[in-house]
Amino acid sequence: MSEVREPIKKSSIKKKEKIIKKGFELMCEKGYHNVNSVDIAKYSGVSTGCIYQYFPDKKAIFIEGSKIYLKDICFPMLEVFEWYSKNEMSVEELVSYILENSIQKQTLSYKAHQELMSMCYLDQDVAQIFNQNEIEVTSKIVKILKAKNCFKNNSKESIHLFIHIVNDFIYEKIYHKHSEYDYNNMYKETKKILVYLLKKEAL
Amino acid sequence: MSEVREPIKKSSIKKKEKIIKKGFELMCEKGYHNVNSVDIAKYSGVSTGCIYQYFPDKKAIFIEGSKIYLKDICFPMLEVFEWYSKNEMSVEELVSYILENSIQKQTLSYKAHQELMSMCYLDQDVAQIFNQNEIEVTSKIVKILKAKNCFKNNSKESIHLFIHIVNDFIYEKIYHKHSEYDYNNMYKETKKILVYLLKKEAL
Amino acid sequence: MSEVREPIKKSSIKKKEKIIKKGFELMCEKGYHNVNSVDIAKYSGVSTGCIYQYFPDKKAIFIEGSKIYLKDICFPMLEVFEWYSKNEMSVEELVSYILENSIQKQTLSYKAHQELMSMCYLDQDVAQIFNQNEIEVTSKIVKILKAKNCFKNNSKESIHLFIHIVNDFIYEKIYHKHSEYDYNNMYKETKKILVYLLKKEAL
Amino acid sequence: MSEVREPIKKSSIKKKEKIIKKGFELMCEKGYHNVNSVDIAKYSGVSTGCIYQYFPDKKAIFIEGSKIYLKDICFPMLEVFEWYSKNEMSVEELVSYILENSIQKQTLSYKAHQELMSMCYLDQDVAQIFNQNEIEVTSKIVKILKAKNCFKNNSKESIHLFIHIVNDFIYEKIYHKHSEYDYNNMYKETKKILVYLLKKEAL
DNA sequence: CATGAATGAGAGTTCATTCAT
DNA sequence: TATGAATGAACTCTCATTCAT
Repeated sequence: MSEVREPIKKSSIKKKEKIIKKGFELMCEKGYHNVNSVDIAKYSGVSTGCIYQYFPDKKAIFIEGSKIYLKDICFPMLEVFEWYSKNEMSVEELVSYILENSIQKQTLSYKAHQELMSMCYLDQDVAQIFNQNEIEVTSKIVKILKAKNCFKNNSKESIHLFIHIVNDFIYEKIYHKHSEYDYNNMYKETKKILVYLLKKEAL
Repeated sequence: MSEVREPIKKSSIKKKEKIIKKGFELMCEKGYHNVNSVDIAKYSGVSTGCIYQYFPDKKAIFIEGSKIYLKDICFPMLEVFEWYSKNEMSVEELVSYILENSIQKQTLSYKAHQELMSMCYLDQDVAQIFNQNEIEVTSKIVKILKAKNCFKNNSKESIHLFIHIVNDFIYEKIYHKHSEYDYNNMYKETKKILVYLLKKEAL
Repeated sequence: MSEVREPIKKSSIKKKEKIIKKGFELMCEKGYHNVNSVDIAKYSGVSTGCIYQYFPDKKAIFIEGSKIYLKDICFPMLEVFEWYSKNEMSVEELVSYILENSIQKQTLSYKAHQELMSMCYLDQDVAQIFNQNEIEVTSKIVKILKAKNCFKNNSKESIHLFIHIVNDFIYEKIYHKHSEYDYNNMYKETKKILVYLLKKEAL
Repeated sequence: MSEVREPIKKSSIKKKEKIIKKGFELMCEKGYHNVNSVDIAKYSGVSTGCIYQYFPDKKAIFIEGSKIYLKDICFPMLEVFEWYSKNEMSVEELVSYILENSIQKQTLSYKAHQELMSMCYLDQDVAQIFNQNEIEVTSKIVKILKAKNCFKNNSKESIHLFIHIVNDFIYEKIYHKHSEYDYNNMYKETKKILVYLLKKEAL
């Protein structure tokens, strides 16, 4: 395996970033397994050789892409929590904001989301990033809630549940996986549980 | 593409079934992309050519396998609901049984589960089967609960949430994805929400 | 192909020499085909571009290296002959010295020797250098022996045989190619023939 | 690495043999490093995939080729020894026959010989075959001479020297490596030494 | 019906050389 | 002069599928 260089010059840094951005985009769009290194190079406007100067292999591009976009993409709820910590706001409002904001901020295409999730199951390294990211987001939320000093019973485990229920709802809603469901009802039910998970009070 | 025959003779039917069983097993174990058709043929005890008499392509074997094993594998909770419908049992007991039974009945290896989930995101046809299966299971559960005539507010959407929360807990627990979590606590929290989802009563 | 410059400045001459020394060393150690120009540049402490200012291609570095090191490396026997020409010494002693000195002076690693020999067969230019070198060494030895004026029948052809038999013994002995052989016996036999080749007297 | 099959059917055996024959021929002609698997496939009249059914990699073809042709090519002297063992013949005649027969039987082109020798230095596996072959030929010759019961002092080591001196002469002569040499004289000198090595009598 | 040898396009990756800075 | 990032053709090897036997 040839040496991987870390770009120093401004133009090189931009080049590396372009490969990540464009490469990740293409892999998400067409599917990781349906895109080859020549495609990525062409789409990124660089040569195939250039790719292997900054990345040890094709997967590394996908992983870098996942890392960068994971925060923006998968857990936009964190910023709502942060905003919540600094403002007066009921838990009900918080939950509504999270659900609505998450849906709005969802920039990944259906294919991109599917590809990301697939890789997450297929590849240990990608899975690791997802798990790590969840741990970080969970910890931060717990900390925010603790600082706010109103709900004493928050636990990592509740927040884990919270995050998964939010994500499940979002992807159901956005990608409309089951046409049989009444999404208004699902919204109502989901919200109740989410509120409970934060307040730990009778629903 | 050559014509695919539907087996009529008993021996042929058995052959097709063997290919599905063994092929699916191997693909789950080694990974769909790491198993080739020659491997499947060998492992199934047939010739490579034989495979293409019963299946249009490699993916079809995986799909057939998914269909057959999905019920046994992913939603063993259905049988608990069925048992519940015929016996005296509290909702708390029901939920406990579901969680414990699901964990016990989980026969898929970690690799197999990952592979199945990955394909579900990767491939429209596999996704379709998953979604279809969920709809069916959901409907059956709703019907069972309605028949039992105790909880009026059950909805497909609640059951969807129910199923997803159960699965999430099981896979977290079995495959121990996040070492930071306290699974006893997670169990407690999960159970409360599941009970609520069925009873729709204050937690 | 870009123009190759001949260095004039002292520092440039040193740079060229460094590339030959270090590049040849590296190619011998790792193998000509397993070393790339970036490796050579790094190992020599110059830039890749710099290499192509002094050498038309990668092979040229190997050839220059071969030329410089061939005398020191492959035929240390010449200096023994020269020493012999100026001192009282029997032919038996001469041959013993040659064999022992050659083994001692053998500085090339096994890999380096293999690489050098391989290139000699692989590449006309390298072969040419080897052949040229042999001719020169042979001529010098013949001249020395003629000057000594004791053995009238020495011929280039005898000396060719002499050199090849010496080399064969040395490489057999040093790199121990055939574990089945008794090297003491081989030494005895080899020595007898070498003595004959110089004296042309009954063994 | 995919499984390598051993051909059973007659046509398949022929196919494998054709790949060895044609592939080895091509690699010798154009050079091992200048021929790729697609070239070999085309030249052998098979598909690239077919090659990898019978050989684990490109090198294996070269090795098989070397094995098969080594006896015919490098040591035709063995058959002269065998013939000698069954007939009345002087040692001088034997040596003459060996030298002349070896030159006649030399079917490898210059390039092929160079390529073979190069690989022998470049690759451990090829070297192993050469060494093994020499051991076998040496042992057989020693056995033949012992059976003939006339020369008591023959040793593996003498025969090793014998073989190398023969080969050196042949390749000097055939490929005319050094235009400065008088090959008649070289023939005379070589013959004397070879005769001595067998008879161990005063030259 | 069954076989399994054959196919060949396509995969990821390397590296000698160039040339803008 | 010196640099080292960029090039892109070429490499070995794989595998879903076909089809002559």
